Amino acid sequence: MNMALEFNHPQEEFRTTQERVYFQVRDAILRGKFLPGHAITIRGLAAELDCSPMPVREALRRLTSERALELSDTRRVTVPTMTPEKLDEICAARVALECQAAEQALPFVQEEELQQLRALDARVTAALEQKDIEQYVTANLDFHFTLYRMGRPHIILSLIESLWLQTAPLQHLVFQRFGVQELPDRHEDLLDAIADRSVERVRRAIRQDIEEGLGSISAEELL
Amino acid sequence: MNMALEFNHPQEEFRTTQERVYFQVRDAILRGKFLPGHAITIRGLAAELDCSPMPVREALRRLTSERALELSDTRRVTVPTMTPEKLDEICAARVALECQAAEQALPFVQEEELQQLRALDARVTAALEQKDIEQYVTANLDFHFTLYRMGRPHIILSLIESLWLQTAPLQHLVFQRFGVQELPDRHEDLLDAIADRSVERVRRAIRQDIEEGLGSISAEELL
DNA sequence: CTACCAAATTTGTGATCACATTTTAGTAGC
DNA sequence: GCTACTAAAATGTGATCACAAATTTGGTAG
Repeated sequence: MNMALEFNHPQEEFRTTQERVYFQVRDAILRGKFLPGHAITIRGLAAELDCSPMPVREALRRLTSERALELSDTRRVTVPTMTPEKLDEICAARVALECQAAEQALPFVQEEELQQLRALDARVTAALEQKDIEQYVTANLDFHFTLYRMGRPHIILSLIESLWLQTAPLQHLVFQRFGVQELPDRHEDLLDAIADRSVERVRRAIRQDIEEGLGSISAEELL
Repeated sequence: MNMALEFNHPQEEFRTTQERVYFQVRDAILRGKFLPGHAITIRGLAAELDCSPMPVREALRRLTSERALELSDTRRVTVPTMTPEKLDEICAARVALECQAAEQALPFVQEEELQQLRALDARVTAALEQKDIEQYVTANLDFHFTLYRMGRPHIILSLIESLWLQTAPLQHLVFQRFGVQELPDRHEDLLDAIADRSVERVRRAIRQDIEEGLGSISAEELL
């Protein structure tokens, strides 16, 4: 687990240690460095991140409140395990919120933004062809959040981020076991719909992207 | 501010002090005991709640992460002020999520549940007639969350709770200044739609309830 | 009476400590 | 070889302390 918390945001500046720890652990979760069910200790993280337990406590509390981590009944912090019910709910919530975020972004997408999105989608497609899991996850995340951010959302975006965090551990587990080659790529549909400025088609494309993506996970395995 | 944190959950048991503080402050926000813009100090709360600053720090961090409180650029914790953009986003997110929650609850609503909802709505109507702000807020909250909880949601419910927390301070401010008599009551439509088992009408009623409720606020005043 | 500045106080952050509870190891018994 | 029990180590929670940064205060100059 030593390498798990290496930081990919080079030279990024944080106002407090707690903030640094928060983003470091968050990043590690998104990149699938933690397995579902794995227990995290405050002192262990503190030693790894070279700080006192105090900032770690607050960072973990924050991640727990976002449901990125879970508090066991013995007060131990763990990486949440997934259930079919939770996955269904996350799927429904993602559809509801990401459709809204995409719709909100639509008026801001000009030719320049559209090209930026096409470039990001090319990275996703390339990663899929090369079966590069790490690259796929990063590129897919960049693609979606770049689109959503164009509508300058604040509240909705943080809700969506919380939902992505919750599926990350399971998603990586499935990818590592079954690879990414069978994943559908609905981004083409989405880009066309955006170019057409069709709210209805955008919503449908997003819904399909999410439901097929999470559906393939729940079909493969649920522990 | 002394009386603000009196606790209405009698004898409720909490596993940790931090948890107690969290719910106490959360409750105070929902009941409108904090004004937008008001600054909160860790030591002040700790003294009021008779504990060390430590549990307060974690509780405030948690509430900040839920956007119920805000971190100023000087690291001070404040009650968030509302902007038209934020209100629009909250409104859109609430429509998206609460429609989903209501739809998810629909299959669970039998005759017994429907009567329970009617009883809760009667309390809302009574509070409106008596212009009892405190009662109205509590009853309205009970009505909505009782409905949503019938679908046994976990993730979606906590997202909705976060959104309600964010509008609570402004809502109370407006109520105290303008009263609650002019508020629309769309619960009748909603109850009829539920009884008819019409997903489409349920969604429409919820959307109207939210948009009219928050719309009346933004129309009245936004500081 | 107002604007400004420096001293004094207050505040948030991070570290360390104490303690009760939980987890882990090791051993004895079957 | 496996389970039940106990002792040791590790863990989360809450309290206290130190310190730098921010806020408030008090007094002075205009």
